[in-house]
Amino acid sequence: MQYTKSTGYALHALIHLAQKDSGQYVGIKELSAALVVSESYLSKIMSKLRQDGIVRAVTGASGGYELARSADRITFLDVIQVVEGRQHLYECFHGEESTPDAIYDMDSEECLVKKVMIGAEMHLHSYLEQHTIQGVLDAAAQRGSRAGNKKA
Amino acid sequence: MQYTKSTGYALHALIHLAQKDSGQYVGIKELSAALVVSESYLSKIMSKLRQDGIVRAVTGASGGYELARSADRITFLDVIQVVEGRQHLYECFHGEESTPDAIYDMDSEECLVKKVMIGAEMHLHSYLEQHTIQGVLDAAAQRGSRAGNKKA
DNA sequence: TTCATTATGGATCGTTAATATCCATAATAG
DNA sequence: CTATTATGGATATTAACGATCCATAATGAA
Repeated sequence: MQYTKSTGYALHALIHLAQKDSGQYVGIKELSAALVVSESYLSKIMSKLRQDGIVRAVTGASGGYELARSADRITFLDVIQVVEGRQHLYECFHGEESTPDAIYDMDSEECLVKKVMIGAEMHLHSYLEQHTIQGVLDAAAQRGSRAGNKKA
Repeated sequence: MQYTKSTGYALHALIHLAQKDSGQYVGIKELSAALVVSESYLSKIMSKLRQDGIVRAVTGASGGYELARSADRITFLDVIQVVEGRQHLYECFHGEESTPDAIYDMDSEECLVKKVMIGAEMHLHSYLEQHTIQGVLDAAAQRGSRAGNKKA
């Protein structure tokens, strides 16, 4: 039970983009160099982020990526759900979905173990929803301003 | 990012055991029949639970498993950590710890992303710690006594 | 237009984790 | 002694993850 590397790459790529001005496109070359990951692999992840409307992409010379909305409106949950998929923490009958969205209906005659797990999921999501890309930048700025111990 | 089937089996097996009296051993045959899973597979999971002191096992004729402590002191977190392992939700440097390159260390974002994830993990664990096997039994009893609105 | 640049999507491949089974062994009640 | 029952090792199968390559389309610039 661990988030994949892809989620880490996605978060860091977005943090990188968030440090640029709007309209300033960043190519996959710069991103992959910054994150120390291959262009081909990272481009798959960026493509997912684009399909989900988290970044915009422009092909062709001097093209690249930029955030599709401000960094304070991109939450950890947004990113995680795009990259990891929107599976539930626990499924009673692994492999098949019974109801589309009635999964959060606590009154249905569902497995009691699942009820506990749905609660866990909601707690987790609630936390991840409250943390944004901008939040990380703010924390970094705070850290940077503290007693000039910049370089490690 | 989903708990494995094994976790589901473990939780249901413990719920089954919790419904028996102390000193009443339950064999793998009964358990696997109740959960609709093979004996050989479930026995691996039970063995883990035993190694971690969650159940006791007695070999030989009329042997089997029983809870090693009361059901209200076996939390979801206990079970999950035994079956899933105690990995973190997120690792900065998945697997390896090298990459002294870390050029993108400009703001030490790596640790900041992890900091958010550690917070998420703590929230999740806090919730899972507060839910026990006994809690599920209690919920089941309540549901059973609500004679009437069984089906929505 | 032509060319270099850049993202996209399909196909593929190796590695690892999860799922699952079988068997030999050890322990124990009767 | 024998039937029963858990244990641990070995192994096979499947699915997910991590990663790469290539053909294609879109775009800015010469």
